[in-house]
Amino acid sequence: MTIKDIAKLCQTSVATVSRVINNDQNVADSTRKKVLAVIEEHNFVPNSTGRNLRTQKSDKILVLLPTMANQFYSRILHGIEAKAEEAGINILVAVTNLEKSTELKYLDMLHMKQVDGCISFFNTLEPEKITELAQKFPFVQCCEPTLGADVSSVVVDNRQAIYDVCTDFIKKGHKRIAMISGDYYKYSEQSRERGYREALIDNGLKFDDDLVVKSFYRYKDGAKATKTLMSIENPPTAIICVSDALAIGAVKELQSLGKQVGKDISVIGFDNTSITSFFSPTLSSVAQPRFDLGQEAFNLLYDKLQNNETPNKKVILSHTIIHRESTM
Amino acid sequence: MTIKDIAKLCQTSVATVSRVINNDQNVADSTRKKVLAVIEEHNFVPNSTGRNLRTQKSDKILVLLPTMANQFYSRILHGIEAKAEEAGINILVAVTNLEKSTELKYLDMLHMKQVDGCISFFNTLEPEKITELAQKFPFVQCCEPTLGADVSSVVVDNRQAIYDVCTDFIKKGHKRIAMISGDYYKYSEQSRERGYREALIDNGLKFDDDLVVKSFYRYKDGAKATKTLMSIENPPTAIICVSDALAIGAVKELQSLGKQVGKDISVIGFDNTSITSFFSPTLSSVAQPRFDLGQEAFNLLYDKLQNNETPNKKVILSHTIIHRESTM
DNA sequence: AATTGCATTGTAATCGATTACATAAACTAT
DNA sequence: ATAGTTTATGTAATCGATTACAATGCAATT
Repeated sequence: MTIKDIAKLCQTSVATVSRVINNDQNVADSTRKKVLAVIEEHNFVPNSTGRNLRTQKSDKILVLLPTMANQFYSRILHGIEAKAEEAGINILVAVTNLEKSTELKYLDMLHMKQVDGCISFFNTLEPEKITELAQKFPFVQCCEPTLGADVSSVVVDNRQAIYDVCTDFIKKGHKRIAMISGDYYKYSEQSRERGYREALIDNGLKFDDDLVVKSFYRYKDGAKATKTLMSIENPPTAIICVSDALAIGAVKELQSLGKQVGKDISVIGFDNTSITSFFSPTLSSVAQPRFDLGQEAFNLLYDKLQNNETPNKKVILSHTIIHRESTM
Repeated sequence: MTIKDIAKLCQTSVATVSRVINNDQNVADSTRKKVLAVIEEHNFVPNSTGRNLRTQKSDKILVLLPTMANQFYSRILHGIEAKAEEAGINILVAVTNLEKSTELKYLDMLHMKQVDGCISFFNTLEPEKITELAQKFPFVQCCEPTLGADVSSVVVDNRQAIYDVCTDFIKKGHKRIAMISGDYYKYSEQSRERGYREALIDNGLKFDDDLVVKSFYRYKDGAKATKTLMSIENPPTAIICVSDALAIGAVKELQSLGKQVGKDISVIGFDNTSITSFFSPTLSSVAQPRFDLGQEAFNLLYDKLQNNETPNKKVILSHTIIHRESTM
């Protein structure tokens, strides 16, 4: 069932049918009614491959995620969805699993005009490549911008967040503060580590290599990292984790070492995923305004969709530090 | 940059370029080399909108999820990805948020030939509509088949799983066993409730309406449902939850009521998501073979992609009941 | 009655690929 | 040398839409 068939059934031309579909005003009311009736009757949906080819757009955007195994993205996606809905734009999600080849495969959808733009949550591509991509296509990075790339992005001030967390720990009397970071998300990890280090130094403490562990992002990785941290000569009394999952792993390990988290030792996570209030002890965390991040990312992208010459913007949204039992 | 431009640069016809791209053997080696060189030099990627229009296929499939806020789907997706990769098929994910209009919007991608098939994890559509859809397009339901629809699907035996869980509780001496179920996922909820009810009856216990609460699927919903359950005259000594999130909410609520979970009262979840071993107490759960579910779903779909006349299959994979501290 | 203007509608080109068919060139067999 | 094959390439139709432009019919104006 194509537009041709509909035209035949209506005894009119494809042009007229197309006009009706696209709500062109130059169609007689009587004709419009007839055509709409036939379309309705046959449940006709115009083939968007044909349409895309002709119009060179798809009314779709790609959301590129590093993984689905993280609650974190779900709420951001809602933010994107909310705005995209208003704009009549559909969202397709693809998962890279942190693999460059997969990333490239899906980014090709931009070249192929299968999507009109992309909001990406992680890229392995070099800064120059990202700059180039963003020049050619509407492209926005969310949460994890590529350092040195000229591209629109929206983030929270990761450095400041951890700087504040760490300073707060120091104020509370902690002298040995550890950090469980990662080795995958360059931007966020580096800025958080920098915040950590600067807070130490600004408050007259020494930065100790042994207190920073690089880890993957699962619960068990947090546990393992904590085991390492607690086995050193002068173990930490506070642990800053770059994700809630790591923090949960950390708490679990500490508990099995007989520590009382929140009393003997403090632990804080990042992202404030919903588990934080249901875990025991409840978990302190740095909250990102996830819904807003999504909305803002879409806004940035939408500007580019209207006109890709729109200058790039770097938007920073504010975070909140939420203290719960694990840092009492 | 289109195939035409490449042809011009090579001083050959578009047909020849197309042949090279599609690895047709009827091309002289010298020509092939020349064309490949130009393609390489210009980083040419054939526009797949044009290609799709002509070939009427996309080498893409749609994975339709009800939500991203559930770890559960992530591992299944890996199973799908593993097989799809082998087959050279790309995966696009769309999230319905349980909304029918959104579901329909994305299913239209099948009509529009933007994807060649779909693996769906949730449908609100009526059985007849699903049957019709599955007749027209390669379509597979995973975990949550539509009751009464003629369609390929892969699931675990939800009824049996809960039947076993419940029977086990009874054997351990529990007389008041509650269930926190939901009101969204018809198939799984109904079969699990049936398993629960049948186990009670087969073991000479009475089914008590007050012991079944319908709930949404977040942590806090589990807590709320538990509050209700514990406030009735003769409260339960065991709670079966249809998801791990509900179980976590339940445990949290029980703890705040001063109960020792695993001792005073038993709680079991469903899906065996990774948090189960990191929660305190560790959570018992019914494990589904998630990776295999994904792989099998893809296999079923792939058969249909080859030939959509392939008869529908209903595949049942086996579950495992994992006991941890919460049921000790 | 002729001219003009406007509202509708149709014709055909176009988007970027694939592919059936035609054709030309080169090679083989007699 | 000739007819028949094989190989390589090109021409043009096609997929399903949109849209510039042309054409038509009708009413209003002169």
